[in-house]
Amino acid sequence: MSGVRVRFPPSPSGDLHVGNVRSALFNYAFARHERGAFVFRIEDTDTARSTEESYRSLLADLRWLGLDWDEGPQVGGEYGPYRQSERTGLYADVAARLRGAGYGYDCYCTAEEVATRNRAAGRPAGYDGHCRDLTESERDGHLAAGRTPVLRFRMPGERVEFTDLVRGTVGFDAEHVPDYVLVRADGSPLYTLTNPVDDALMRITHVLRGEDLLASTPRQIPLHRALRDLGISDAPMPAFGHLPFVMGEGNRKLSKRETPEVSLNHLRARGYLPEAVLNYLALLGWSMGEDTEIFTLDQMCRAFTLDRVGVNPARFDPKKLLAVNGTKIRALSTDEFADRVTPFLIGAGLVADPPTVGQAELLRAAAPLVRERTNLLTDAVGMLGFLFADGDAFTVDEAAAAKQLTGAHAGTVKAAVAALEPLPGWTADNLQAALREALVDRLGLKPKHAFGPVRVAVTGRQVSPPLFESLELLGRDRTLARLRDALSRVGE
RNA sequence: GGCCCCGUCGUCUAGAGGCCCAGGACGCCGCCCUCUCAAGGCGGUAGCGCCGGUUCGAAUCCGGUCGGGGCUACCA
Repeated sequence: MSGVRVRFPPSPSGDLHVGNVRSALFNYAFARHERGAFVFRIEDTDTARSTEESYRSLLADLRWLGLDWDEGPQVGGEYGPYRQSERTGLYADVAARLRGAGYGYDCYCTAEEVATRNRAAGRPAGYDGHCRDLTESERDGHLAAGRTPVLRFRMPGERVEFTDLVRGTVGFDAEHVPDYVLVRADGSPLYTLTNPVDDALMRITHVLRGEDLLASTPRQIPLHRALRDLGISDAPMPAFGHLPFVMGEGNRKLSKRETPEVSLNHLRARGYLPEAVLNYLALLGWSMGEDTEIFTLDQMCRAFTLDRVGVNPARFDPKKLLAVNGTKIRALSTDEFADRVTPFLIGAGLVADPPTVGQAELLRAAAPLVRERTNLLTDAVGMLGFLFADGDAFTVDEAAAAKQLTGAHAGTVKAAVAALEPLPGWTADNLQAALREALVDRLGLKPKHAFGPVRVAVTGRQVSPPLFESLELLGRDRTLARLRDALSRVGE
């Protein structure tokens, strides 16, 4: 293992969206490429927003994606605990030392007071340093008034420059980075404190995160220095790299309302493959070069370097994700495909949990036929339903019947029954020959019109796997039974 | 408003001064295949935001401009 250490530090509020996943993926790929460590940390200092439920789904999501972490919840590590809510004592200690050394100071101002002063002075927003050097009597006055202070970081008053791993040199002048709050008035630590402290304590070497945090970097660098100065950390300053945004449609923020596909839960439920989600997301802000767009996680890790990370924001495109998903599904082996579809069939109540031996065999036999026409695993459920739904569970779609099973189709269905009843070998080839002969040659129907009614009668839908193979899989008895049922429907 | 980041087909991108009258992918359109739907094959549509400069030569370098985004919380 090299010395590279990166982290993915989500806060457990709401479910993971594609933007988070993309950040996790890049960190993961970088760690693997560098043979470093991928640290998973939970930033749940905002108790009002953090929930246990979303903490658990965070773990499940990362597991589902296959982004295994080297350190973090459930696996431990030498820098734990990895849940910030379990590190509060540590933050209190760091805060006290920062205050003691003058790197932090108590601030009694309310947001309104600061805003009022800035407005009066014609200054832009941001803290004005009012409490930086309070006299003892001023402090006593605030205390007497019942105010409790926040802990504010004392910025060093000099320009901060750093070399961003993806953007190059970025600099901020001191007057644009005001002193900021580290600890709330109630004593609880803020992200502004816990994030840099943990990066230092966990010896993170590369901070790869969203572009929205670019502006907070000049605040974190002096804090890192203070931590080192006080001997709280002896870790080198991490390198920072800011990944381009993943935007929603119309260049607006990602919105689950507008585009449900941005939610990982939704993607999983709809039948997207984790490897497809990852592959697609890799394309947002990174490219393998040449013209390769489809690759495995492993291939990505081998090829992943920061110099190929782009700088401009990317729009999330559900259509392309779907196309990648289809490509990945078609690349699955028959058995893998069957395995992936099974949970959806169980969920739909079409097969037992676990499937019976017969169901499993039928599924495997049908898999190659269905896999070819599936872009979403949930599509497959619709196409496979007729094979597993027996008796009353099998229904004919009314809209399909209205088009293909009316009185006008009586002759077609009747001829089909007559042709299939005496058929000796129930194979796709024989079935095709018999139906063509009876419907196309004898009745003079166009193939399209000849087979449509049969398809609807037997599969219940207008869209199905290839007809003759479907009939073979369904078997003689069930096929004929359904055709006879259709007979009564068309009025025979 | 201030500060910061960004600007190649509708979208994601390749492109690191001549290999580019810009390549790939998704989408879209057409054709082929065809029992439905897909898949597949073939073809097509469409882009270097704009203006200056540097250079023999710029998508590539520089400046400006316009446009988009982020930050400006006792959220993360």
